Amino acid sequence: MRPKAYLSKREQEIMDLVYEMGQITTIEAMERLKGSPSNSTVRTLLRILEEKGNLNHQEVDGRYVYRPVTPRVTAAREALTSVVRTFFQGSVSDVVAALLTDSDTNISDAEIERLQGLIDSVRDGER
Amino acid sequence: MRPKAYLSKREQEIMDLVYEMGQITTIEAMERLKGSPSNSTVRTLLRILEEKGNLNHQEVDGRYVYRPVTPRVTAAREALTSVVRTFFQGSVSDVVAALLTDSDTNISDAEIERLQGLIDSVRDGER
DNA sequence: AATCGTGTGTTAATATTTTAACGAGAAACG
DNA sequence: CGTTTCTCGTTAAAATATTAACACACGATT
Repeated sequence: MRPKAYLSKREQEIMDLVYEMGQITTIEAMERLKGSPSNSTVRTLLRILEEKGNLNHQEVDGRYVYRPVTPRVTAAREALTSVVRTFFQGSVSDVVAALLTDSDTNISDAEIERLQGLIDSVRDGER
Repeated sequence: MRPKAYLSKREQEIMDLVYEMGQITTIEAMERLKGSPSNSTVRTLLRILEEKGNLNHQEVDGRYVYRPVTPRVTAAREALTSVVRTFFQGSVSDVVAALLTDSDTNISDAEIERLQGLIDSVRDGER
């Protein structure tokens, strides 16, 4: 079964956690979800997400460890594309501008060099 | 009342449309929402979003035109920050790499120059 | 002025989501 | 060994989201 695209709020919240952490256990999810839901509640949600095809689990030391079915890279591309379309009318440079302008983001020298390299390779590739 | 952060699926769907289009009428929303909901249904949703503080409306030619309460720029920054954290572990250069690598994205010469300018100004600004 | 078309407000049924109580099995502990 | 303590599976109540029927207002039309 392929993963469902539209998820409920709680489901979305959990998937975000899973992608952020790479994998998740019931207890980890429980601790991070808002409103401190019960252990039982969280397990139900994880199982539902597995039924919907978004997660699968593996038993490790008697506990279930859940992982996303859709690889992070794929999900990342989809999420990013969606944000670019919805909020930036598809303009890549607007997005980069927002990223670099945001006062919260701290960019190291190494990162700047990497960005420069990326731009150079696009330049080279295009002509 | 300040806008709610976590919205239901339908509400999220509508907010995305609103940000994509800048503003929206009942009929426009109706036409674009999946599953062709009734006019009545869409109006109810818009009203709920207004009650929750996410939208407000203005009457134009006898029709309600809904606009987001949170300005697009603000919502954009929030959405972007969220994606960067969730899927890219906060790495700005990873995000830019994803943007530039994606085969779908077509980047003009002007865009490249703009990106170059952005990088230069970060360089200058930081030392 | 009666009627029609197009908009809204109100209200309520239905569907889905969210929550968690309860029970069962396995390992850890005394 | 019984008991405590984890885990998970099952089930169902409660809350919320989703949908749309119905009624009313207003301007245009005949």
